[in-house]
Amino acid sequence: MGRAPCCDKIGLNKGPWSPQENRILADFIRMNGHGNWRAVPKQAGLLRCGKSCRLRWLNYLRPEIKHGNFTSEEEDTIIKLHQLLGNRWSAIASRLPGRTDNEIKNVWNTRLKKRVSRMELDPVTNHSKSPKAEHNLILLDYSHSSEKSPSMEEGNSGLIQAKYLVDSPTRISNSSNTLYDSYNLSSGILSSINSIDSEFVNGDSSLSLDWLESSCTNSLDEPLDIEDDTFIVENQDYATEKSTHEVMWKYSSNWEAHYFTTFQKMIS
DNA sequence: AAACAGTCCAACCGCCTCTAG
DNA sequence: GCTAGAGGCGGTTGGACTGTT
Repeated sequence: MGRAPCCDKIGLNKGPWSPQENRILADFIRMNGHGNWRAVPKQAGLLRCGKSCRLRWLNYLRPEIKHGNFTSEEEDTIIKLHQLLGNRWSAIASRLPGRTDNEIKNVWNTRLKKRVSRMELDPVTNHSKSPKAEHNLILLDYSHSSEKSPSMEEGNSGLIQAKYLVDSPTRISNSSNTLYDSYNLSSGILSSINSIDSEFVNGDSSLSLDWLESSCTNSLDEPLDIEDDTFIVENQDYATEKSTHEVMWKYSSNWEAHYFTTFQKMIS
C-alpha cells in the first residue's frame, strides 16, 4: 500500500490553472499570506489541493518571478552552476533571482543539456570527454601566503589546511604549491562565478567536496563542515596540468572565496 | 492541408527532510 | 526517541505548440 495522498483529491480540479483561479489564489496570498498551504485552497475557495496551490504560487504567481526567455548570461550561469551542483535545481535557482527551480530544470533538460553535449562535455557530469583526467590532488603548503588579504588580516588566515597528500608530491615546486589568496565576497556567489571565464572542463564537485571535508580543517583545527552553501569551482589548465580550486562557503554571513592550486595527472 | 515528429513547459507524483508534539 | 503532518525537491508526464514532410 502506498503513501496516503497529500489531501483528499475527490472533486478537486487538476491540470492547467484558469485565469480566475490564478486571480483568486494571488489575491488571497497577497491579503493573507500562506501560513499553511493545505488550508489555503479551503480558505480561498479554490477546488485545488494545497500542494498545487503552493506550486502555482512559487512557479508562476509570485510577483518577483521573471517571465520570458532566459538570457544567454543566465544560461551560461546555469551551465556553470550545474557543473558545481548537479541536478540540485533549487540550489541553482537560489542563485538566479526571479527564476524557479522548475523553469531551470526545464531549460536544462530541453536546451542546455544538448548544448553541453555539443561542447563535447559529458551531459551528466559536464566533464570533458577528452582528454580524460584523473583526480590526483596534491596539496599544499597552506601555512604561508605571499599576500595578506583583508580577511586574513582580520584573523581568518589558514582556513584551509591540507591534512595529507593524496599522491606523490614529487612534481610540486615551491612556486606552485602555495595557498595564495583568501578574501571576503560580500556581493555573493554569482559575481565570483561570473568572473571565471575560462572553460570549465573538469571538476567533480561531490568528489572534491568529499576530499575537502576529509582533508581540511578550519583555523581552529576543526573539521570543515561542508554544508549546502559550500562548493568548489575547479578551473583546469591542460597546458600546465594545473588546476585552480576556488572554494566558496559562508563565513559570518558573507561569501568567502579561497583559492589553492593542485595538479592533475593526465591519462592518455 | 494533413499527418507526423520533435520540442517545450506547466503541473503532477512520490519520496525525502524537517519539525512540532 | 518516535511519529505524523507539512513543506520541499527532483523526476516524469501529457498536452500544446511548432516544424517538417
